[in-house]
Amino acid sequence: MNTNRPNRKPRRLRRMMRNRGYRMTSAREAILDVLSKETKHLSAKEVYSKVLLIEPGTGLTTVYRTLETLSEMGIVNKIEIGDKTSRYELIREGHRHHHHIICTNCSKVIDYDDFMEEEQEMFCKLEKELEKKYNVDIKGHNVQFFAICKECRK
Amino acid sequence: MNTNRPNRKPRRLRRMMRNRGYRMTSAREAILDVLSKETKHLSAKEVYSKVLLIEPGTGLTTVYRTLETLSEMGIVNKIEIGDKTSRYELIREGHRHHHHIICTNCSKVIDYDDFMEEEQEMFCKLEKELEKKYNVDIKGHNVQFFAICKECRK
DNA sequence: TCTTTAATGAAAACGATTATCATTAACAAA
DNA sequence: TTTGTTAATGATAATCGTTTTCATTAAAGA
Repeated sequence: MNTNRPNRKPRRLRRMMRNRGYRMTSAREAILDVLSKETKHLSAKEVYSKVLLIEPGTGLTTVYRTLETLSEMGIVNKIEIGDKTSRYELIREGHRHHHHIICTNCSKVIDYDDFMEEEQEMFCKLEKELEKKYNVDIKGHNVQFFAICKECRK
Repeated sequence: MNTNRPNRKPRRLRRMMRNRGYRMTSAREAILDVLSKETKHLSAKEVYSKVLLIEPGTGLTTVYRTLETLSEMGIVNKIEIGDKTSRYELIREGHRHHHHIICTNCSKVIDYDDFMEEEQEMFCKLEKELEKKYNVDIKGHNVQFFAICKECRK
């Protein structure tokens, strides 16, 4: 284990939910715990099966609903990698803007935030030009690289 | 109508299929006709309903299968815009590498191939660096801008 | 024309997600 | 602490895009 606070509960997140008028339930607590211990991007089903270990009896429906809520709250990042299954990752403190490398073999997602300055600069310029040329209002972008990951290359 | 050959059948595509050992059926002909007359990115259902006007009795299954085949053959481009519904566009002669602007309101997709030189240069460099750093084998990338389109802004 | 088998279409199956709805449990107020 | 309100839950069914199954049909080479 690499972290110095392995079992620390995500108090900040609970506070955040309460402050915005959401109730803190055991299901939500379990979901936040799962997400805060996880570094990978999980599908709803994957979150669900990990949640069951903490809080048996939790429904898959609740997991979907909670992930959606967390996503709307900006606590969780919901991504699509092209296999019709959404993945979710917790947005952590100090979370930097990043893009994704997706393994087309095992569906693993690697976050990277290297070289973002240059990328951002280019996208910023590009967005302005595209907005002008196509008369659109650009709200965001999505960049993903499709690759074979280290493990799958073996 | 803007083109000088409005009703020209896509002979080139048919030839391509035959040469690769595929049979030319009336369903496939209709699907190719629909795609070659269309400039938008269509969902399977949209292709299907247009195909029915040309070749009634065609099954939705066949449309899915054919689009998949065409996609594998490199005749059609299959894209995901995040709504869990695949869209398909014909890859035309002189078809340039391009990226997409997606209207988050009406799901319309705009192709753009402006500024691709600069983009490509950056991605090329970036891919090399990411491959080295993350020990992956990058096969391709996906860039999409989320926006509100001209019509939806009104 | 005949024969082979790829391609088809109807129907069922599938997998992710969402809607329905009666029940439960947060939590603010007393 | 108890209580009342209602947000949240979970079982179930529904939905939607897509795929599988399988008996039938029709390309196209012989």
